[in-house]
Amino acid sequence: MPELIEVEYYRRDLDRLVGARVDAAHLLDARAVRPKGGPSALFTVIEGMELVGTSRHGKLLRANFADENGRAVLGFRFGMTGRLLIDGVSVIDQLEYASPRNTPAWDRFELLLGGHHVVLRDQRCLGSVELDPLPGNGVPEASTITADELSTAFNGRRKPVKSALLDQSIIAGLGNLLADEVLWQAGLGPLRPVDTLSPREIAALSTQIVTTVTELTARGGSNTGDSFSLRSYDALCSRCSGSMRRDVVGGRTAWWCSTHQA
DNA sequence: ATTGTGGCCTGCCCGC
DNA sequence: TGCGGGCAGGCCACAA
Repeated sequence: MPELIEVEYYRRDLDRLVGARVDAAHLLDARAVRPKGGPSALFTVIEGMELVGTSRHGKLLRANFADENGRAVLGFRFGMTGRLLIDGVSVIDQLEYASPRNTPAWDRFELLLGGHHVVLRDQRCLGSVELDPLPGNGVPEASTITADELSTAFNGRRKPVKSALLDQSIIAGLGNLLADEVLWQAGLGPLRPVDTLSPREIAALSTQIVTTVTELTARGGSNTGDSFSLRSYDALCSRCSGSMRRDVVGGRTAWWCSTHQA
């Protein structure tokens, strides 16, 4: 479940290679290119270019390349089972919901970069690489979102708050585990329509998003939240002893406390 | 316009 | 022992 936290770990790892030049870029699995069906030869344009920096917006990792003749951006999306390997090593050893097996057969894209080997390894091929992805300007980033930004993002919408938090066109970076953790911490039920949230609740929610992302980044991943162990009918809420409830919201499994989340 | 649904992809685990 | 069904969720195409 790479959510923005895991993607940020990948970005920091790749950032070590800033200054290196691309010897070759190979699409190893045609399904991994985005937009779907795009030509695999596209990636040869970065060959010879230098990695001049990295950045991240939500779950999108951007590798910025340049040479005398121009610039190009290589975008990585990791889906839920995607890893970034550098010289065979991933900064995340065990990915929640991914198979513990780990085989080169799942390598979808590779970059030979200044003598290093950078690979997108993705069991289920839900991730992708994209040349010059859209910047995504205007979508607030979860790790830094303010009350005003969240309020604007929710404006004119009525969908359940969990569904809104998962919607990458509304707020960038949260996945299923982070969204459940944020709502559990904030005491908000996932089914609450966003147009029923008071300004005060929205402000508290924005603060909670930043706090949760910051804290779990320090702890080590999206699966280190206080509510993670409560994703079961056997569990009782560790805050109020309420019973845990499971619903499908926004097409995803929501685990939440039937007592303190309202 | 927004919101909801189903499908894609693969491997694991359960019950029969 | 094998097999089918359910599940995991990020993202997209499509329907309402």
